[in-house]
Amino acid sequence: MPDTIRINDVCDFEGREIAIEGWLYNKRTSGKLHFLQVRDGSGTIQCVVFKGDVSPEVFERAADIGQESALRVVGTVRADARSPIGFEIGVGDLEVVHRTVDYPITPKAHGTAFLMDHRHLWLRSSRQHAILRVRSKIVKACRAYCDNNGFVLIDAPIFTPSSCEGSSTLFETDYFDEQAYLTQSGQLYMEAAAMAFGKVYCFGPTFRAEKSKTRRHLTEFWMIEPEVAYMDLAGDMDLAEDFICYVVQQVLETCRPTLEYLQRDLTALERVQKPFPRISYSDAHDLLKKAGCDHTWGDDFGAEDETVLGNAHDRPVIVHRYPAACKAFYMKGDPENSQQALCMDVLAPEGYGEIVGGGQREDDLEVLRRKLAEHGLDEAPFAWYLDLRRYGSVPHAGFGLGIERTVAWICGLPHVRETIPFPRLLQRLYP
RNA sequence: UCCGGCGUAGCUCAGUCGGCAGAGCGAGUGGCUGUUAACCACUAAGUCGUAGGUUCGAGUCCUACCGCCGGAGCCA
Repeated sequence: MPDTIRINDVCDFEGREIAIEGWLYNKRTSGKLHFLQVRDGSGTIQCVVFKGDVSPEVFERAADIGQESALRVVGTVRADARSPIGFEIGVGDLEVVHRTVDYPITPKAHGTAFLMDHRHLWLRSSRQHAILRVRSKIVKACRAYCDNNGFVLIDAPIFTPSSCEGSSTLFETDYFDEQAYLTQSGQLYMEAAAMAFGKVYCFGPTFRAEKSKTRRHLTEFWMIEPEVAYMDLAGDMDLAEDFICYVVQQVLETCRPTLEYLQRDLTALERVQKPFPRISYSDAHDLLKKAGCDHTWGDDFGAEDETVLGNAHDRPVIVHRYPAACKAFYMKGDPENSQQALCMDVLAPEGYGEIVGGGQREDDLEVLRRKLAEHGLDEAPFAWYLDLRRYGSVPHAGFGLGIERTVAWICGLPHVRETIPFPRLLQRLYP
């Protein structure tokens, strides 16, 4: 019985008899030949069944199988210049593990709605395969950056008793006799952890019940959120910049052929180098006015505004010191201008918009209590959070990076729905 | 929630001025020893989103509703 190998290792087995276990991606026949395109998750290879090489039963079996039939192929690896990967398999035997009939996703064009309804099968298509492999590498790089720089992974809870963002965007759930919500951010818990470990991060899903129907929004998305004690806004911007450069560099090192398959412009990614331009909110406002945008000082930036700001630079741009009024209660006020918060967003280039939001947190107990009141929030659920300002409060800062927007940007995709295996959208809970 | 677009074969779509329901792909059958989303021939496949209306006659015109897509608003 020959060894079973993975298709991406096939170059090490030239001239040898091997087996592969996979699925039929496509098939062409030509009289006494069947060309089976077989994928096994690691790659795709053409398996050639020649009538003269196999038993009549095997030849008939090969004729009878449909797309996505599960197969065990035994054959000999041979080099062939006509193959895109340089090798093909001359089939000696073929076992049909499962015979598939009428696979819905045929090799021709399909619409988005149909593909999303068949997301569980769409994952097998080469483009989706490529995107999710890049996602996997991006997540690995995010974790590696933190792990290599002294951060401790601290998992934040998913059930939370209170909001840290706007209460209108919370998913409510019944928690025995209490009301609970699905987390919008692990940040408040990371602040507690940063006071215990100094440098921490969490990585997990977050939930926002926003009725947003855009190419940038999911109701369930993944964030990585570092938080560091004794760090100020400047340090936070340095951290975000270093973090993003590392992630992009890792992806360029490990996913270059995959990105090329996705037809990503790699020169745009190669320009992602320190330092990123840093502009204040007020400067960004002036830039928008000069570009002819209708932006009012004090308002947050819209999607179009973010695109204009991003397109004005050839790499991610950091916008800092937004008006305090349009930011969350925990943002520390700028001592030099009480109207501004010590916060920052990183906007990705090429119209991908905000991928990072963060800043320095308010560390004074009385100021924080006042801000809670100003935001109309009840103090009781935040009692534990206020404790952090009673016992060894220090300046601290952090940020959250949205994984899906980062994947969309790095892969050059038009919509975040393809960046996550099973997207949750305003109108989609299945599959 | 608002604005715009689209719902016709399993999929992607065409369907003119209101007059017999169409193509490609996929599926099935047959052919071909080198195909690369193979090709050639033939076959089967339809509640034209739903309900109502106008008309001799509606896929086509009108009204309402449903669903989807895009955008806006919203949104660290």
